[in-house]
Amino acid sequence: MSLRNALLAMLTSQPMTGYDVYKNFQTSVGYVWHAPDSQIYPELRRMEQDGLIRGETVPWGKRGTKKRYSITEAGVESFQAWLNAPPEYQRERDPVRLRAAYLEWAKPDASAEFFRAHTAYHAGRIEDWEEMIAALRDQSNPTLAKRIEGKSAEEARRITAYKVFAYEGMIARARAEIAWAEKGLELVEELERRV
Amino acid sequence: MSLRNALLAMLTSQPMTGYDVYKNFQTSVGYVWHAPDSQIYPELRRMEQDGLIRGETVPWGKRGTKKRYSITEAGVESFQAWLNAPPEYQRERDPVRLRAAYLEWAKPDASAEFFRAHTAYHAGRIEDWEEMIAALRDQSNPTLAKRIEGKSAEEARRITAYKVFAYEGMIARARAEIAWAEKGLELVEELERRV
DNA sequence: CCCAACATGTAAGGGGTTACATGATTTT
DNA sequence: AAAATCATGTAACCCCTTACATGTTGGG
Repeated sequence: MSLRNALLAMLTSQPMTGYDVYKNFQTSVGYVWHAPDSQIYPELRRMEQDGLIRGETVPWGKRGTKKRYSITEAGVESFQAWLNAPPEYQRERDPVRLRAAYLEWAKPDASAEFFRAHTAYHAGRIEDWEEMIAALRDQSNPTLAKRIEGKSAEEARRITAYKVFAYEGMIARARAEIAWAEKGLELVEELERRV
Repeated sequence: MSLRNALLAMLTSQPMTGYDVYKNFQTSVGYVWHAPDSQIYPELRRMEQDGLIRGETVPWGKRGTKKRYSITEAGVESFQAWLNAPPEYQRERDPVRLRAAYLEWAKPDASAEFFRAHTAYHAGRIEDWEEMIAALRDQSNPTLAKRIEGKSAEEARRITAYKVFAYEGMIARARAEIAWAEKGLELVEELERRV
């Protein structure tokens, strides 16, 4: 049900078309919850049926139309209910650790490459999130700008702080991954040393 | 395809029935890759069809039979191919960070409780993994014992080291989560303070 | 003899991926 | 006039969850 809540989260900022949601996903929520368009459009329709959002058909150019969705009161309640409920955790399913546990079967070079790739991957993600944090801090992120429009400075600070904090969590996790991968590289070098 | 590789990993230790695999999952690989029996039995059948494992029907008591699976050469190759290939990363999908990013919509008490639950959850997992590491180190883990049977001390050390290292990675991640959740609690207290 | 453990399934449904598909509008 | 962007889908497939279902064996 997190997709649904990610969509509700987007729509608490402002009314949007499915396409807007899809685009905005890539530059905001998408950094914590990815969704492809093939998932977004059908889900929005289901959410409308369930009364969480309301769609209005608005003209687009001369002949075209598009559907703009707004969150309903029921939608806000549902979103808040999710936020207020105790968190649920999925069973562990960690392909990286699964691999690491059986590296005695891998080629030494592949093991080393695996840890290097792991570091590179997470370093890349950290860059993305740091950019995101910068854009939140200076309010150049359009979704956030819309969100805090007309709010008090105090409110704006509070709203921004949680988003920044979420990305800081991603970064902290990524740093832990990199530290682990670096130790992994040392371990491979120690264990697979050809004498 | 990680389920398949988790099953292959189990079967590199020794031949097993589906039930053995299921049981062992809970005390070894299951800590990094969970799978229910309803997934294991059908997957083993598919793997046999694909020639990765071979099943032999063995008697069980007076009338019963059971099927014991052994990994084939093709199975070992497939497992190693997976280990030697560059890692693939899934798109981000992080319900915890998604929630954290929108805590301005939650009740302050629920936000605090959320971070406390997060800490408690990960503290519990750390305990499990630490027990697991202890069992690996003193070789009281039966799957590992079987795995290193007849191997040189050097080989045994290498095999054990990777498994310990994998669990250390889980623990490192969990510690990062706890540190983050503790900061989250402070943030909630700061932002939601009633004056 | 009963119960725990051993043994093995089916079936419906949810969520996600990948690929395929189409058309209108705005920008260059 | 072409290209990029806006707009919205469908369909097959894979993986996983949850619930239901059944029978055997070994130990107390």
